[in-house]
Amino acid sequence: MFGLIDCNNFYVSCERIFNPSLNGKPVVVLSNNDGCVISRSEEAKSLGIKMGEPFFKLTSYIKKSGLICYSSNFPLYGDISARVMDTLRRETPGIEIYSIDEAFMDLRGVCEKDARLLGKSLVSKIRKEIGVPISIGISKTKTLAKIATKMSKKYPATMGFCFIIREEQIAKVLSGFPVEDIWGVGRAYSKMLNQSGVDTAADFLKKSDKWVRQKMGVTGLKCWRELGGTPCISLEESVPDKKQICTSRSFSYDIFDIEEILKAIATFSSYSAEKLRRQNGVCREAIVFLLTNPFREGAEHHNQSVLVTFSDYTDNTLKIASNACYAVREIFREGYGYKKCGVILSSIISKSENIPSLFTPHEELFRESALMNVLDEINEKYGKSSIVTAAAGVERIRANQNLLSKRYTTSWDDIIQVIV
DNA sequence: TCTGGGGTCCTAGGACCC
DNA sequence: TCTGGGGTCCTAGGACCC
Repeated sequence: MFGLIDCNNFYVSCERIFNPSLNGKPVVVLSNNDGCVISRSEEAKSLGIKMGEPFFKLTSYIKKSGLICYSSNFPLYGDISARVMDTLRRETPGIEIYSIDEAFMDLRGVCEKDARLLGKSLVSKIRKEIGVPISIGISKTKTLAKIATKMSKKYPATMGFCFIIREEQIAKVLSGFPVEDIWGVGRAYSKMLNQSGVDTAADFLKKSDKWVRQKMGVTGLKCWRELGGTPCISLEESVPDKKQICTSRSFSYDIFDIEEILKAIATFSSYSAEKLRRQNGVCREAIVFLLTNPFREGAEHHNQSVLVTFSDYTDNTLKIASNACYAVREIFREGYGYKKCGVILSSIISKSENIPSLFTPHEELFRESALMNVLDEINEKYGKSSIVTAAAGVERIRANQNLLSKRYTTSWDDIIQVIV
């Protein structure tokens, strides 16, 4: 058996922990730059607000229905997530952290009765101790556990916990479960499936394995088998190292000045390099990209990326940033208003696998790595971006974050305010 | 005026090898 | 005029996830 724990309306729930007056009210959390909706309370969902709805379309809800909007406060959400995951780790045989608000549970060798008890107790424990409402689903495979979780959200009578294990139970649930809601079936496949007369998970299961393989490849086949009760997607308890590391942002306004782009790219290079060092990796390639605003009609667009290859594998912020900035000069075009840019590190291997080039002086490598250690230590101790490259500049890139909640868990000033 | 950020896996096709 | 068979590796693009 596998379990799935999913925090309900996670970002909104985090905001509510420290501001209970938000309970019972329509609340949404917005993406970076207050661009669009990325989390909604139940009340906001009932108003008809969609996931991904742009902020500027919400004004009537704010006026008429008292909708409350928050800028995203990721340090807060990350902190609450860590608390939830710690509790799960303590209380369960094993978990795989799947995303900031979801974790799979390893229930191999656990009997039905114990699984039931565990599910129920976790829902109340996390609610009580951390203040986050969660939903749990347990079934024979990860894909079925996902479906069970959705059922527990759909039916309040389940009290946040849904256990589907017997054949006839599973069959009944699948016959009413829309194919587009299956984990692994996205927009493209649901369109294709609908056109082939497949509307529910049960319809999908009626198709032959050959048909599924041919139309949806091996990933589709795995999904199909999982629905049939055969586990194909295993539980991964340790987090695999990233094969690509990306840092990118949209700007709150169009940027025409290359100097501003260079600052952003230098900053994103540093963030990416920090993430790389955190997993003890080194990379050989970086992709730098620039995009104009795709929503701006009439204007000419320019979207380009460029691949930079380093002479040696590296984790050095300064090398990565200077190469990335050099690349920007290659692709930047005067007269275009850029809306977004980013740096992706790829060809990543672990530092221990790396054999430095014969021609790189050992001493230089040693000094480089000592420098990076100091950089990371200072930023760890005094806060992100306490020390930056000169190329990144001292002013932060302007982002719209006008509706930010306090940093209740990470800033002393804000914590003291709450206490007062 | 205003539309997120960060990833993964699979496949087809081209380049290249003997 | 005629031009094999069996591989590997890499890349771009498409699909998906939260």
